[in-house]
Amino acid sequence: MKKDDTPTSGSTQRVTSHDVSREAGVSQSAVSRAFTPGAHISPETRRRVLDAARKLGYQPNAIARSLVTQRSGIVALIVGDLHNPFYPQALSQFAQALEARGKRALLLTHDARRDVQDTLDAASRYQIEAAIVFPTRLNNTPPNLGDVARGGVPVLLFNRHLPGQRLLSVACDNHAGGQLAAEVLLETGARRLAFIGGDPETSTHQDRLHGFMARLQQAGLAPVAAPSGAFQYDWGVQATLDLYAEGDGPDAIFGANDIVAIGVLDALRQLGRRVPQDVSVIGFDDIQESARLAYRLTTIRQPLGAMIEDALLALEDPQPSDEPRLHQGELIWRDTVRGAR
Amino acid sequence: MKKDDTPTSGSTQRVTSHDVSREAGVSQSAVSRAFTPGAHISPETRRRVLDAARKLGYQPNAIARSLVTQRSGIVALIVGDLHNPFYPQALSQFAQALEARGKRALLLTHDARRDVQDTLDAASRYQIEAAIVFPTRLNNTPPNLGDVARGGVPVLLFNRHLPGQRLLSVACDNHAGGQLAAEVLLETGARRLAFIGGDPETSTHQDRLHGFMARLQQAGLAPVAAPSGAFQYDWGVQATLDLYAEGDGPDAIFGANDIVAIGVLDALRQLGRRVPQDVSVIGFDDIQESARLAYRLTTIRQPLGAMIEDALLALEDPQPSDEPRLHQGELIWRDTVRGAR
DNA sequence: CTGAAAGCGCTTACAG
DNA sequence: CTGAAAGCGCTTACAG
Repeated sequence: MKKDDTPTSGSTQRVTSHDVSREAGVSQSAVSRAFTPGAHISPETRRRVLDAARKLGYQPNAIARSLVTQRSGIVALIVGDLHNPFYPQALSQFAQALEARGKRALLLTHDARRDVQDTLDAASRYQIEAAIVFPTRLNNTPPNLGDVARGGVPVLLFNRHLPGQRLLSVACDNHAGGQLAAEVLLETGARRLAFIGGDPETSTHQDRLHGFMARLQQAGLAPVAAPSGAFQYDWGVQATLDLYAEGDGPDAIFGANDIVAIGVLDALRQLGRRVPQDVSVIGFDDIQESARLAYRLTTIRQPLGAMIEDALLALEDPQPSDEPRLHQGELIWRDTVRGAR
Repeated sequence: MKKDDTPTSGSTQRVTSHDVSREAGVSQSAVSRAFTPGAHISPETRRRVLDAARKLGYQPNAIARSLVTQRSGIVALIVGDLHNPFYPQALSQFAQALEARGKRALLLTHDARRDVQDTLDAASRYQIEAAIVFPTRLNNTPPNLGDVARGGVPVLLFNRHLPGQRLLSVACDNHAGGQLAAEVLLETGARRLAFIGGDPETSTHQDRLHGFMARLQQAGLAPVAAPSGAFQYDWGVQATLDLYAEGDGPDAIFGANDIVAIGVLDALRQLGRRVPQDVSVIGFDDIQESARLAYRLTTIRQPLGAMIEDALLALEDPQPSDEPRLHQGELIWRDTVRGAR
């Protein structure tokens, strides 16, 4: 019965402001004004427009509006792979925070084989107002990233910074966090401390490591080991197994992030080492998994909400700087460090 | 030195096709053609345009293009909260698959207190070509959801269906999955089986439960318990604790999804019940966490990649139907069901 | 193959 | 407060 050339078949004409103006008996300008907050329009006209709009199911065309206002209201969120659950969480919170400001999030993926610049170019075609890049496994941030900022679109690196580039970046104070981890471990009696790193090319890895080492040095100590690999579970497991393959092994381990630390915990369990009696473990991030009864990981929480608010604030009046905007992590005591208060 | 009214200060004029045409000494139409695959343009002209474009850093304005072609290339991805790690994974894979097709993903969040319709309206302003809704904790999908489909924009529910509504939906065959779970448990000797559900309002919960019950009935059995709650870890823990508070408790548990099943596992560990010797546990989804050494959860994997491809295929020629497009889950044997092959 | 021109659906001075 | 008109940056018939 229903043939494909009936008007019902999806080809419904979009309703425009002209249709509404005709219905309401006003000019097209008037319907535009009715949908523009703060525009000069009488309550009566406004009501008539809104009624007509509702009747016709009219929604203003944001694309057309963007073209004339030169403001798309779109912010690009550029993500790598989402294996670290810390990022999806940040992602959805960003999207929400953006919506609260009347903006929209365009989600773009970036795979490590390609240049971020390509992704940014693709995004810039949509006249994005800003780009936020999540650096999951993103090592090869190209040296010309700053060009985009010069092109008028501010770029913000979330949770990573690129030394020597004038870019916006918001991050946790990873150096201080590394020190804090060392502090906690030292204070609870550890003497043979190890750091199990993530991707050594990243600032997160480096800063946490350096902070950790600095604090150890104050105590006249050096880490018994500090292997690096990737911010991944399997790596945490493997590195731990290797660490205890010979000799006593460390009596405390700082995992570069929670995913790694959880790998550490699972490896220790497999090895029959008790946590925290035989070895203390501390992580970084405070992802959901860390609170599971099977882990109860003591960790340093990144203040995600504050970091996101600050990122959006920074984007409003972009002042690229060599220095990232830093936020202090918060120690979350759970059960993997001995002598917890 | 650098004062704020210098031309460098962010106010860089966007470069348009007119600028490029001037630079290349051709018409504006020509530059448009140079960027339109398949357009009639001589290689020579094309090269000159592309050179000029590169020199000026030109990127075609996708917003303007959308306005005239009536195709935005934008697909809305509507997500609830992202607590279940199954969804972020789906999200990033969708974004990638969309990009492979030259489309872009607009990320919108939806909180349970508001009407999905509002979110869809907001999205429709961006002239989206389709909307994919992820039903995390989305119970109150309104009865008028189909209206959007009538408005010309196809809406697809991912991993959930709404009985009685003519909508697109792609889901795992949860009924068959529930049967499979029962089958596995029965075959490995379980006799006192329990189902720990998720949100009882959802089709995922209901279908898995019904499939499970149907298979038990074939064996002349009924579940010893089938409480429902939420697709959350804490609920899995609590429900399990309650289940063993008195009497023998079940010798096998089917968790409505992996997050719940992981809660079950942690609760059993706390209770001192051995898995799988004392009780078998099986989940649904196969999220990353399930493969951790601490869990090694036997589960039914949703064929995410195939489901995503199928969703995108369905959207190309939308044929709303009462029936969801179903995909079979795959049993992943790990260590939480006794007598694993 | 190429260019001039109309038009996509809005916003926003400009007059009234 | 209101309407007519120009214009945002493109694509795409239409002639040549």
